[in-house]
Amino acid sequence: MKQLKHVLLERLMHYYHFVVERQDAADGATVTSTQIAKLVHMDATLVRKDLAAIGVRGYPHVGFRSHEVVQAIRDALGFDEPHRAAIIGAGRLGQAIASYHGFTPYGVDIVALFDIAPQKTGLIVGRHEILPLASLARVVAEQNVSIVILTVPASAAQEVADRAVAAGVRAIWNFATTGLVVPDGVFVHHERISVGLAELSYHLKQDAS
Amino acid sequence: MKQLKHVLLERLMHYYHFVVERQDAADGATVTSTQIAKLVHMDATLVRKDLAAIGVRGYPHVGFRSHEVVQAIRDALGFDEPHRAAIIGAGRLGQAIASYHGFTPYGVDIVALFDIAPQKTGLIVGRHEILPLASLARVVAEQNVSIVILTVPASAAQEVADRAVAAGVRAIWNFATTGLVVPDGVFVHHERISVGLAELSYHLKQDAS
DNA sequence: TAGATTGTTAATCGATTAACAATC
DNA sequence: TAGATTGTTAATCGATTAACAATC
Repeated sequence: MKQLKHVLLERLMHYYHFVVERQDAADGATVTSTQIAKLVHMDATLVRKDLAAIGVRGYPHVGFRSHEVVQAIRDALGFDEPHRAAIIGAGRLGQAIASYHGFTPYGVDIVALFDIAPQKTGLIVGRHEILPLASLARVVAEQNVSIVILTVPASAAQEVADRAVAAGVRAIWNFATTGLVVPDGVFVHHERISVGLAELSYHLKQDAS
Repeated sequence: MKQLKHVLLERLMHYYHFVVERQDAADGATVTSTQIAKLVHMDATLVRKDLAAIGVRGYPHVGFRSHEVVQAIRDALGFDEPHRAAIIGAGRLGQAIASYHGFTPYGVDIVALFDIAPQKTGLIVGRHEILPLASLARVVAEQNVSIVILTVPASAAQEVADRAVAAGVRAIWNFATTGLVVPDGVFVHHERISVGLAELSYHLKQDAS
């Protein structure tokens, strides 16, 4: 399958949530492209194109089988191939994420939480004990960690990312407010929280005028 | 000015961070469209088009004055028109946001933190005391709150959003994992954290194959 | 069956890129 | 000045939408 675009991934996730939510228990439950389109405020043709792109076939006069849509999206996005993740930075955000149980349905399992501050070592957060950053390489190797969730201050982000990459991590979820430079083959998803703020600010401004 | 598109806002924020970071103290500091483009991995023409769209003029042979770029983006996005925000839901995520000081440069000031649980009332989080949800309408009115940051469980999100809208809030930053229905004129930005997860998962899958 | 819905081709639309004159 | 850079027009590219035959 050819590389899926960022915007397509975004739309697929949107469809996914909608279909999962309304999926009746019955295996035969169906959903039409029009129903999906209405919720997502798009054209039904685009929904059909997107679903065709990941190999879901619909049934004329009926629509799409909900469980087929759900499974095709899970396959396309790799949710059924489990990955282990470690959080680096046990500040409030790191702790919030460590305590959050919502990643499991997407195949991501948080197995460790690190912080550089010695006084935090050993503290328990949710199901995790805070580990010293010095043990990062060992834990990544032992537990086969492929994702690092970076919740450290911007000033430390690049250095910590370098260590994670050296340890063999292949993807970084970057919550720090700074860009990262990483070698080819390592994927970075930069969570730009300020973009959300910008949207709010902009729309309030529009309202006013 | 015509309505700016979501993707343009996103690109503008990207430029903004880059220019702010490299902005030398000198007021005369300049930056070329090529320099911005290289960082953002785009075509320089698009950068020029985007900047032209918000009214920044460059100087041939020189580039763009950094402070003009920064100010034009701030103006376009409304960062210099301050807004007051309240957080609803003093769980870990709500507390993490309440303790975060990074919103001020974008004109957003967090003035209150609410939770429905009586046993949380009165606790101090950062600079904020947790208030009972019953006082929402009063505080929104008194403090002129225009933004609500929603960090409650999905099951409570719609009901809380309704109360916020009734109280006169005009924008909602939704961190709950469920869609919201709101009247026209109220803007919702849904922070879909799982999209980030999906991207990571998808790219790890690509790597593997 | 008739009507509803898909899948696909063609048409449209908009966004990005290329080309290049204008400028300093 | 010569070379670098912008701003803008035209060309390209890709994504979305419209149209409609095929299907159940």
